[in-house]
Amino acid sequence: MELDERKRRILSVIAELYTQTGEPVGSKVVSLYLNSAYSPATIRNDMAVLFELGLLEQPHTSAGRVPSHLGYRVFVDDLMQVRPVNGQLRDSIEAMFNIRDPDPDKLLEDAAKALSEITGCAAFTATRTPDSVTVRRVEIIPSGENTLVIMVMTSNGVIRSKVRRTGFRVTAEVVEFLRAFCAGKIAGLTLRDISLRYMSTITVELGEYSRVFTPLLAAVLELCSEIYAGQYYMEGGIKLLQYPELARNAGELLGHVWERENIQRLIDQAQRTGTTIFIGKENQSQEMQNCSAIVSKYGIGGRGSGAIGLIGPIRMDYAAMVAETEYFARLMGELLTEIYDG
Amino acid sequence: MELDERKRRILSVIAELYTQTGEPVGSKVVSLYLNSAYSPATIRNDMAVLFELGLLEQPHTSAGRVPSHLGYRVFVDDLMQVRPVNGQLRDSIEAMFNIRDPDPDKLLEDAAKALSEITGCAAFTATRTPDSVTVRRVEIIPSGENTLVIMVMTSNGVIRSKVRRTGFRVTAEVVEFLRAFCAGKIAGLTLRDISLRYMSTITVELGEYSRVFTPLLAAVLELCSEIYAGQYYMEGGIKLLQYPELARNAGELLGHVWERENIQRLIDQAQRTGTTIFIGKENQSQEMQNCSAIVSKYGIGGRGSGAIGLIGPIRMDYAAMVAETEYFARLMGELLTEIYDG
DNA sequence: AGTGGCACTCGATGTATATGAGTGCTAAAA
DNA sequence: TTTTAGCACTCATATACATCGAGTGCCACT
Repeated sequence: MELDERKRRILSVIAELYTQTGEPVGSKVVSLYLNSAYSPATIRNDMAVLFELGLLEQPHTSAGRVPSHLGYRVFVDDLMQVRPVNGQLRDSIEAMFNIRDPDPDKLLEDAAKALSEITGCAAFTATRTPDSVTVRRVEIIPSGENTLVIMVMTSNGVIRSKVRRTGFRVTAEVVEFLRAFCAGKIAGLTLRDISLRYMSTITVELGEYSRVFTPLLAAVLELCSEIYAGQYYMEGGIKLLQYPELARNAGELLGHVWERENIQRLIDQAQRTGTTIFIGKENQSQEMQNCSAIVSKYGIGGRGSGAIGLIGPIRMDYAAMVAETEYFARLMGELLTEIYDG
Repeated sequence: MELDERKRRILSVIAELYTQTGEPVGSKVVSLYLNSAYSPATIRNDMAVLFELGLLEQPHTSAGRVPSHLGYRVFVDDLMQVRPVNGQLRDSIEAMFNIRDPDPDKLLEDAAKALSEITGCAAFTATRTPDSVTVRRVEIIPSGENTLVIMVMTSNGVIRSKVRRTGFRVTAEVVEFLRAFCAGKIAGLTLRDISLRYMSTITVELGEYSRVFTPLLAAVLELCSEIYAGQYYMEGGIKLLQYPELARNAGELLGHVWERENIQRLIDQAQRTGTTIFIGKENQSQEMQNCSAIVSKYGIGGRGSGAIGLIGPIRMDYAAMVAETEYFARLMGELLTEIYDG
């Protein structure tokens, strides 16, 4: 970009002021903000150029200027400097979830809540299980006259269980049979392989027992599907209502944002690693044209990957938001790696 | 209430028309709606009386009349006739969740979603575990080098499990020790008794082992707390945004509605059995003054109780909503009883 | 008791005017 | 060549005022 230093500063100032106030920024304010190093007229000339370049927009003739999504893009890529997360913020994050001894079941949910709380935006966390992950073992554990615990352990160290009541009396033989059946037909397969279709085909082989065992195999399928899908949380969606520019179409926006698949698509569009920012119209989805999204990806010790991110108004404090999102991403990567490996 | 038949009909008509259109209702429309059986002037006189009684309100002098929350109360108690759920609706409910073979883990969530979908309101479901429920058994099941499944079974037939990694190698002795410890210190107690405080005191008795076992006992506590708290789902909160009269304070309302404790308070205020309706200002909470809530309670085969309900605009079709909520309540009672007893 | 008639109220709508923030452009200054 | 002062111009916003009409309240009449 062939912008001279002064135009760069002007664009910066407009982006920052507009982010703070939400009001279009006029040449006079910019001049004052630069300690009147240049007169409003000079600023105006530069603003006209920035406008020609499509970096600024004007809501109407007699109003100040506002950064276009392209202007924010330039600001984010070239002009802003990410502000590292300060100690005070670090403390309040630690207060929100216990970093030393995190509860693995709640970690992702708590992280989404905390990020949302800190940024004032909607925040999400998601983990993705690689296609290469296989079922290491299926445990069938009797736990009563007619109840079983079904447990699936995968090659990446994730374990999940479900309790199911059975229609029959649980005997050692039945348990052994089921165990062997799962060991033969399910263990070793990738989670991807274990589809409703596959389960149907192996159920057939059970012959006369298929009817009573079907609910149990369904539970196995559910467990595998849940692990394969990974975890997902979206928190603080209501926070978006406080931004007038989003409150207009709040219903559509929230409806869109609540659906995991929509956010998953967003995550998939982000770069493989690091942080990706989607500004306004850069978003594919119609509903998010007036939003920006920040997505940070992290690895979980080579055993999978996670993403954390937020959705807020285009007019957001990118310098702070990016730093906070990345801080969380690093934290989550470390904590999850420790949980799965340690 | 000393209303004559005509005034009763007029109030009914105003309630119905206002519910449909959202516009204040004038004497002329009411007259036409009653096939001009009475002239607008007559209607006006009656409306003036209803206004004096506080059953009608007028937004401003030159506008029609609107039922006050007291007016809706009279309408709901004395005038409306609940419309039974018709077959078509029944079919679409069955399409939403499989009534014949419901998934116990998802039943409450699905019911809330379905009720929300059908009514266009926010819908919630909750179950309450009676204080008398005790822990029948705590199972500790080894499932790997250093993983355990912890399972709690209660006297009302609820079973829940959690997987926990341990900091030590799982041996038969350790498992036996933990089993005995739980059998002695936890089994037989009511869920209410098993508090963080109680767990702390018994942890002390573990002496040198307390450090390694604490996370496991914490898991037991979590399981008991979760069972004691019962299940809770709130679905379709966004639907409230479509009602202009609610969209004003949407942020506050949604924030309030999403907190289980707020809705639990609402449920606790409802009658022990049957359906309770809270209209507008009848709601205790400030945030819900512009809402109405319908709460239906049902028993779960004597083993507990559940509630299902919805939150929507004051201007709602009570006759239909009450019928639908009660239909769901009956259905849930039957299904849950079957799941726990069958 | 019920109705027609009529004055009255008050929000909604429309028009005209003033205000002022901010721009674009030109000519002068640096 | 760059910067600035000056000034005409634009257009959203605010205010004032007139008009309109839906709907009421009340009185006199049937």
